[in-house]
This record gives sequence, structure tokens and C-alpha cells, in this order.
Amino acid sequence: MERDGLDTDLGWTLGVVFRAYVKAVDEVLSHLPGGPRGYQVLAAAAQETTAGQGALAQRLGIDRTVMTYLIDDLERAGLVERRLDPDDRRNKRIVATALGRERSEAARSRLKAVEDHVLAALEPGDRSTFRGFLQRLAVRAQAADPVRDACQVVEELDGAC
Amino acid sequence: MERDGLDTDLGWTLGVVFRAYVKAVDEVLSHLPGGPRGYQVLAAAAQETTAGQGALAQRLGIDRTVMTYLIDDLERAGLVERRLDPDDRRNKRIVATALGRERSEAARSRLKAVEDHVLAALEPGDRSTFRGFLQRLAVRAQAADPVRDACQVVEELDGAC
DNA sequence: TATTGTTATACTCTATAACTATA
DNA sequence: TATAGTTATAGAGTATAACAATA
Repeated sequence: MERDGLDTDLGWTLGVVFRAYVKAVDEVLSHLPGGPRGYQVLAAAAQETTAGQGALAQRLGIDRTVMTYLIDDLERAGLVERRLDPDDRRNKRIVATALGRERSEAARSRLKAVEDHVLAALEPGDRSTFRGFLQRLAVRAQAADPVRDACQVVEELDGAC
Repeated sequence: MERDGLDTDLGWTLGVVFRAYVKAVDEVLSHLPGGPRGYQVLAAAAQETTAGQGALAQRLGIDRTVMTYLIDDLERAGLVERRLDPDDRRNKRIVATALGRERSEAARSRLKAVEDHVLAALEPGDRSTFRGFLQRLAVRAQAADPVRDACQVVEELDGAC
């Protein structure tokens, strides 16, 4: 069947694999408050002496207003604590509790298992090749400006932008 | 830097590449009513004698209530028409106008260019290897049930689900 | 009664801006 | 005045359910 449209090749396959991954991750992290994003915050809190929730939000690409609710939920669940920074009492450092560190580690194992499962269709050797390719594409994609790139693409075709 | 959390390997790279692709596609199709989804409908209408908008919605994974608005916009822009099916007057077949077919073809070229651009970081040979890997993963992922898979993954670790 | 397409309502996310407390 | 965190409000997007026309 000759496919066409967004289902074509890259767009379709990339989307299918990504959504399958996201769905599995959502499922595996559903017991954590805030789901995947809650896990990101928890994992950061478990590893680092965070500099305050604002900096944390920025680093994780989460809006600071969303961060408030996220931490509210994690705190209610007893996974993290807000500690006032003595040096600057406007800052609140987020630190994981013992329970939080435990849960974070457990979630990490599950995520690893999900990754392996998503890649299970490939031979072990191909898996690392694939990861290498993806990494190269990701690095390039992050460095670039998607909007400008899109305009370049269009320019080649009809001089738009 | 030892990364951890969702930013790890597969999840992070897959997300970055996918989002870059989606963003570029959004940009390149922004002039079409309904954006990427509008294009999917338009492309389907341009190629096939569609069996009615309900069937179309189901095949494209679009909610039928959303499909109504989508087609409203495409029709207003003069890209498609709703034609009553004489055999069953409840059905409305969606057919592309001459303008619609033209726009659909132009959009197709742009999408192809976006794909090439996203994969530009790889050597030509590696590109097709990568596509092959992705396709294998996508086929497997689509055949499987993400939720059940997630439970299997979890079971291996702590007997949940 | 069941089905196609349409419309109306509600709910979830996100983004924006206003507010407090510190500095 | 500026900044960290919080709270309140409004918007887009989606999902749910009621509705009209046809079978």
C-alpha cells in the first residue's frame, strides 16, 4: 500500500514509536503524583541539592506556576520537602525524603525496562546503532531553530517566509 | 554528565527529534485550515473516494466531533466539498476540489523536505538504515498493546498490575 | 431502534497576569 | 525596584452527551 500524508515514512513511524513509548511511560509512572513530570522533579530532588524550585523548573522546561502544583502533590505524598534557603529566604530548595529517593529509584528501573521493551524488536547490536543515530539527530535538532529551519525548507520550494 | 530521569537516552532523544519534527511540520502546514490534521483529511479526500466522514475520522484516528469542525474549515477555504451519498443520505462523502488537490500536493512536497531536513545529520546510507530500524519498531509497537506491555514490564520488577 | 453527522456542555492543560514575601 | 513562589483567571483543545435526520 502506497502511503501518503502524515502517515508517510518518518512522520508516521516516529510518531508511532514515540507515542508507544510515552504511553508505556505514563502507565509505569502513573502511581507517582504528576506522572512523568512529577518523576522528573522527584529524580532531580533525589540526586541534587537543588538551587530552588525556580531554577529546577527552568532546567526541566516546566512552567514555574505548574511547578508549584507539582511540588504540592509530591509533598502531600511525602516524597519531597520544601526547605527554606537560609541564605535567601525567598528560595525554597526541594529535597527528596527517604521514601522519595526509594520511589525515584524504583521508577528509574521501570523506565529502563520500558526502554528495553520498546527496542526489543531490534537485535542488540542494532539497538546501540539506533541509539547512536537518534542521539546524533537529537543533538542536531536541539542546536537548530525549528521555525527558521521550516522557513528554509519552504524557501527551497516556493520562496515563502 | 551522567543523565538520569526522563532525559535519559531513548526517552530524551526520541522526544527531542519527534518534537523538532512536529514543530517543523506545524510550521510548514500552518497555512492549511486545521494544520497537520487538516492536511491529513485533505490528502485523504484528494486521493480516495472517501466512504463518508465517519469512516474517514476512524481511519485517521480523529474524533468524529472534531472532524465536523475540521471539514467546516476546509470547506470554507474551498479545499473540499461535502457531497451527499445518494445510496445512504445520512453519509456525506468528502471530495477535494481542484484547488484542494493542488494545495495537498504542494503540502506533500513540503513534508518531504522537512523529513530530509530532520535526517540531514545522518549520512545517506545511515538514513535508510535508521528508517528501517524505526519502521521495524513502529510495526512492533502498533501490533502491541502499550498498557498490557507496561504491566508486563512492571511485573518483571515488582509484580504489579 | 440504530447510525450519520451536528451541536452544546464540561473538563483538562496551559498560559498570563496579579499578588505576597523577601531582598 | 526586582525576584521567588503562589494564586486566580482565561484560553485552547478534547471528550461526553444530547440532538436531528435518515435508515
